[in-house]
Amino acid sequence: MSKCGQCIMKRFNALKTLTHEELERFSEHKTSLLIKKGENLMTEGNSINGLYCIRDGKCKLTKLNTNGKEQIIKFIKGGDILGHRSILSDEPVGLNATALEDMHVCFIPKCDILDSVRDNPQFSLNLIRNISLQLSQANTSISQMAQKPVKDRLAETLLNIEDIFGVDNEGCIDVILTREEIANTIGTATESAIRLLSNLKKDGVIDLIGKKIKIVNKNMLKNLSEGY
Amino acid sequence: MSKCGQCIMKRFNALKTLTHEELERFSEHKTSLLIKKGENLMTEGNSINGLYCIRDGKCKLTKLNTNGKEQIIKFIKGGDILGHRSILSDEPVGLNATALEDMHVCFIPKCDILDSVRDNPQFSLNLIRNISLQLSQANTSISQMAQKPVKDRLAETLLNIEDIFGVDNEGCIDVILTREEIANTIGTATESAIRLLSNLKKDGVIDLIGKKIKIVNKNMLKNLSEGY
DNA sequence: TTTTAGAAATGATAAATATCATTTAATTTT
DNA sequence: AAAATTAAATGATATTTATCATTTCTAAAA
Repeated sequence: MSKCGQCIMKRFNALKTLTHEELERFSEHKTSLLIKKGENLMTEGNSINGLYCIRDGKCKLTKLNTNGKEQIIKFIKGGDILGHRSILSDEPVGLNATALEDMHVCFIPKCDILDSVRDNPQFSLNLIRNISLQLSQANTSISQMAQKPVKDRLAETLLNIEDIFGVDNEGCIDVILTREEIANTIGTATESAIRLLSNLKKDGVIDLIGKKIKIVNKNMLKNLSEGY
Repeated sequence: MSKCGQCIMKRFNALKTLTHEELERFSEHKTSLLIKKGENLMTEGNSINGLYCIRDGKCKLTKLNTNGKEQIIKFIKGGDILGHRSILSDEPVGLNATALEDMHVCFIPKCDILDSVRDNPQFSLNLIRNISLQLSQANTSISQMAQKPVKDRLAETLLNIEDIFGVDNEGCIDVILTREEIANTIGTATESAIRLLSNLKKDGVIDLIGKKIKIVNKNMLKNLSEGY
């Protein structure tokens, strides 16, 4: 099994402040997992006893609403970590993590993480920063969900997922989402999302190529996301 | 000036795990403030160099949307703390804190807080838990804003503010909010909020007594908040 | 390749919500 | 107390969004 010290993912997340020794310990205790598309890495309400470090693949973090609908809260990709909130606060996981494509993931046991939290204040602060950043993004989300019309939220979401996943060699946003998943991200009916996507295409703002979406006019999309 | 060690507020927040010595240090360095109704304790985007501990009074945490509308994210009362996210993550404050009534607040300098974070892992963990809890509440909020109709969100909000602020001796929710503030909490137009409140009164679910709201039938309100 | 199932797209319509205008009530100022 | 200001309430209407029905497209299974 490959070593954490050599894993390039450690450059992208809160693990980057770990010492050589800590990474060695992680290497010895970690397990590697393959999560197939559609499978759950974490499930809302369940306990978790370690931290997941995403090597590659993409997943969605969702919450099941009281009305039975799925709300997508956030997207996750290689280099991100999952589960730290739960093990630090010693509470069950709050969201489902469902693979959007096959994922390679490392699992590091809780005790090793907590050891490092105790011994390495910089690591601890990095984790706090990560959670703080999530909180401030969540507050922005609340505000936008509450006050922006669906069209603006769709524009915002398209910019957001291009920002997270980047574009492929044809310039398309490099993630495949169903129309339903897009609708569940912006909080609207699937048909409404479909209609608005069609309108954006008709207006030359985006292009729909197979299952992929290409942002053609980013400026216009930015304006739309702010209500113009 | 009164001492932190004797302040009953320390029982209600993350400060409860501080040692006698730490509380002494806080006492010596803290300053007390009176924030008048309508004044800002913190302002979105500003830096902050300490932690606020609310002794009494109430405030709203808000965010100014790109369209200029105010979104209320959270309500704060005596016993709560503010500013810890910002000083831990070393980032500007993300929200405005505006007093809903006169407040008495203690301000503890950043360096004292960071000293305790380093020396007292339990204190540090308590702060993380506090931020984690806020994150999980924020995620719930996103889901509800995105997927619940305005009526359900109003019901939810009424239950929520009664839960936070309790009731006065007449059984009314013990906070005074304008209709606009209620609308800015649930994310709707002021007129819509007014209409729905009137409907709830007509249906005998709530009572409107002056500026105060009394929940008459909590069960029905709970059902409404879940879409029944 | 044909069949079948699921996803996407579109139209028609209903329901929810926002906006604008006006009135009434409550508060503050003079 | 009267006047002026602000908040609350209500009606009329426009706009947005959801729902249901149907069709078209796509991709998987037989």
